[in-house]
Amino acid sequence: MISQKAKYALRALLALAEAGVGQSMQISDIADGQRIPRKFLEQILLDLKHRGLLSSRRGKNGGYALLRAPDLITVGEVLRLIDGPLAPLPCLSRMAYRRCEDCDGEDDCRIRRVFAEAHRANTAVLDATTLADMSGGSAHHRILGAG
Amino acid sequence: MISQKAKYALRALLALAEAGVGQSMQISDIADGQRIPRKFLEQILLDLKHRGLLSSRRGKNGGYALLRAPDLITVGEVLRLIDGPLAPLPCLSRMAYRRCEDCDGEDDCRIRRVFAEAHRANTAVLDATTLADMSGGSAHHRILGAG
DNA sequence: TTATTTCCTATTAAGTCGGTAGAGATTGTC
DNA sequence: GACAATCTCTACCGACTTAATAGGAAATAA
Repeated sequence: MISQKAKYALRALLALAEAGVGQSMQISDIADGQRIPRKFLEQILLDLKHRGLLSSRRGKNGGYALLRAPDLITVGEVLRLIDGPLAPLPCLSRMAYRRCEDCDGEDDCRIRRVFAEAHRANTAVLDATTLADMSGGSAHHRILGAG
Repeated sequence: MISQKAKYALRALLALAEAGVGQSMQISDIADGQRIPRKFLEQILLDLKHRGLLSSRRGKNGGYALLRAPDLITVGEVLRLIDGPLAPLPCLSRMAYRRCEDCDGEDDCRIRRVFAEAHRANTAVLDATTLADMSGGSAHHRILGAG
């Protein structure tokens, strides 16, 4: 299961994407519109800003805006920012690789193989689907053919 | 990430699969051979027994054995037994379906769509790969073509 | 009767999840 | 300059999960 936080992040980013790339929205507007707890959303947006996805302005007429076009932000990227690695095993993660401790016996890599393939299939979808794709209505894609 | 418990379960089941369908192994043998904490493995095997995957005998010469042939036990099944639903969203789960609370706004299903496709790709692999496939060396499959 | 082995329940320490609280910093307006 | 609006930051909270550990009860074989 993806976290509630990641769902909120995607909903908020979709709202910002539909507002337009330069256009800013305030936390409260997004929170109200998407029915997301306001203070919780504050943390999420701040995080997304620190990670380079959003810009912000303080004070009156402040708000957040996308720094990149919606077709350049993938679901996979957002998920990794918020929830951490997508990989089912540390030894398959590109963002948090760790050698498998358990696997020095020969059976270790039998487990790795199946999860490597599942992971590849999973991220092929998530990394190919952008905010623009989600908004647009078709399930995806930048890269893949028809679903 | 899949849980440590699920990794232990898969390793234990692979050990039992290689012992043979009728053949039993004792907790200690599996624990030693796979370097799994013994008392933890007890819980896991007991759980797998209660869920119908294993049979057991107590007392001297006791042990656990597979109730089904290794080519009839999929990775997906084991994962669901140990870790619970594989679905990224409750509204996509076959074993723990719940309507999405957040999704009554129209954007709700934009999120669902992309995760539905990722989930399908993921489980296509996990539900097609059996213990026998894992043992055998090829990544999979009963159903799919070549990897 | 005794040793062996599975069965079952409770407990624990550490971490995660989802959220709340409140004060501080910055900006626009009067 | 005062003031209100808004983002920024840190701390905190209760409930839950994870990965074990502990210890005794029940069953079986010799």
